[in-house]
Amino acid sequence: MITLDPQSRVPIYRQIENGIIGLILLGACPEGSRLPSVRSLAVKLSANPNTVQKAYQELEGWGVIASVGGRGSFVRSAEAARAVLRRQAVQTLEAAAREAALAGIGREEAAGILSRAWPGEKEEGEEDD
Amino acid sequence: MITLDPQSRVPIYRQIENGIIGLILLGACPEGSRLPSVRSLAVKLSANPNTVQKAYQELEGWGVIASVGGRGSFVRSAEAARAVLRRQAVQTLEAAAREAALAGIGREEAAGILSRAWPGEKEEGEEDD
Amino acid sequence: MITLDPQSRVPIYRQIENGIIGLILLGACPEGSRLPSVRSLAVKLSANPNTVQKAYQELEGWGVIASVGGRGSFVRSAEAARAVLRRQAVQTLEAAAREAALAGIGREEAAGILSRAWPGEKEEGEEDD
Amino acid sequence: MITLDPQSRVPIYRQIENGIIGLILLGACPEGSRLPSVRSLAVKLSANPNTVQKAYQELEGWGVIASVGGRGSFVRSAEAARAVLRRQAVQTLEAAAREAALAGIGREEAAGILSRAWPGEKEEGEEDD
DNA sequence: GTGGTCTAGACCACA
DNA sequence: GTGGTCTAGACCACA
Repeated sequence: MITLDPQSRVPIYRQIENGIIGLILLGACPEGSRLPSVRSLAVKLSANPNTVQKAYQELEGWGVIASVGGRGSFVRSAEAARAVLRRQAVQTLEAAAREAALAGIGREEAAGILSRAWPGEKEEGEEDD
Repeated sequence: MITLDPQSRVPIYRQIENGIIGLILLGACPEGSRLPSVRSLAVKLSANPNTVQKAYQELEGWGVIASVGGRGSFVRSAEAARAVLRRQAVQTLEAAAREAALAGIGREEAAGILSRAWPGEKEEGEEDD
Repeated sequence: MITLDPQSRVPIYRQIENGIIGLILLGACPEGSRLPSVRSLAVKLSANPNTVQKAYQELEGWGVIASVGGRGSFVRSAEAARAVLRRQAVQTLEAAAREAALAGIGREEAAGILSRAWPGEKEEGEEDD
Repeated sequence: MITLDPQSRVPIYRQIENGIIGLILLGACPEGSRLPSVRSLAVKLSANPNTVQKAYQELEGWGVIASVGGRGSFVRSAEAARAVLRRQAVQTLEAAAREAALAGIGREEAAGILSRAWPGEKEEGEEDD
């Protein structure tokens, strides 16, 4: 279900976090459901248990999952998962705005670049669902 | 002239690059003018010479400056400087668009976030905090 | 009779202990009455026999129940049950006081937090969410 | 400055976190000041660098400090440090209230126990500064 | 088996 | 040197 790219600049533990958040948002892991154990997921992903553990602990710190020693890890809040993704994306957008302004790009032009880069959509006459 | 923020997430070498590009675009370092030596700039910025060296090498790779062995480094192209800044900013905007879309942010909303984060200017109805 | 919450931070063996003490204090298990065997309770609760065993052993160590080799476990003292619960709660309150003081919370404020967190009852002006 | 108790049930990384928060709140580490490096603190405390790293990363996740690769870790917000301590203490108080109520302790009595356990104060006629 | 903690040691980008 | 990532492997409480 989760695929890792060992070449990526994105740390493995972060890829695992994103993968789990994605599964939660897709509804594949409803609230209250049990996640694979740290060790079993580590085996499945060919990663070290410590790396999976780090991902689980960050997700727990964000309120996305809850881990209970001896029993397992459970999905706690899909809303928290959504909020985590959103917060990161908003920060990226804000940083992009500052960088674009410094580069002499105008606000209108930046909006155009953003719009054209939007995945899965056309530049003009586009329709969104 | 260039100020570094040691607590910023932006690598020092990138801050130096941006600082030099900024001076070029401001006209403070016209094409053909000589840049400070790696060592003297390192001293002036309280930075590591290796770090300054890395910045100069990247700038040279981008065609912004030219280093002439034994004689120093010179501003080569203000146009290249402008292009570098712009290219980086466009890439950042495109990456931000992809991340925002993945996070479930709508295109309209993303444009709003971008606009509100724009430094310096205000749209009607905006307030600075 | 006893319900376990696998997602709770409270260890299962402690939940079992509290459950049995609760039944004793409610009069559902009078002194001298026989408790279910470790194995049958484990089956009933879908718990590990080792976990039930640990709960029984702690309760025995506290004088709440008595295990007679080969014949089963019996409620020994409702008074001991009451004392155990009370002692644990008092220790928790004392630890909470120390932690709150260290965190710079005033004694009055701590009393207010305690009171507001009190389950079930309301003081005037309180609202439940 | 920070002393560890290897026997304690409190994890070493948490002891380090608490120690640093304590130093910040005491004013020994003002905002913007640089903390000892992960490695140097590990040597000073006879702990593993990974353990110190974990403490630093949790503190960063809470907004208490900011770490920048190659440059060091800096105190970011004394207010965040205060909030972390406070949040933990409030949660402990709330859990204590629930446990006391279950144990049949009355709200008034619990307040008395809390007050008597308050460190450095007397039971009656006490004065606070 | 399950999460959690800790040590040891390697490697990386950046300074 | 400085933070950050990752693996390997040990040990613990709890189930």
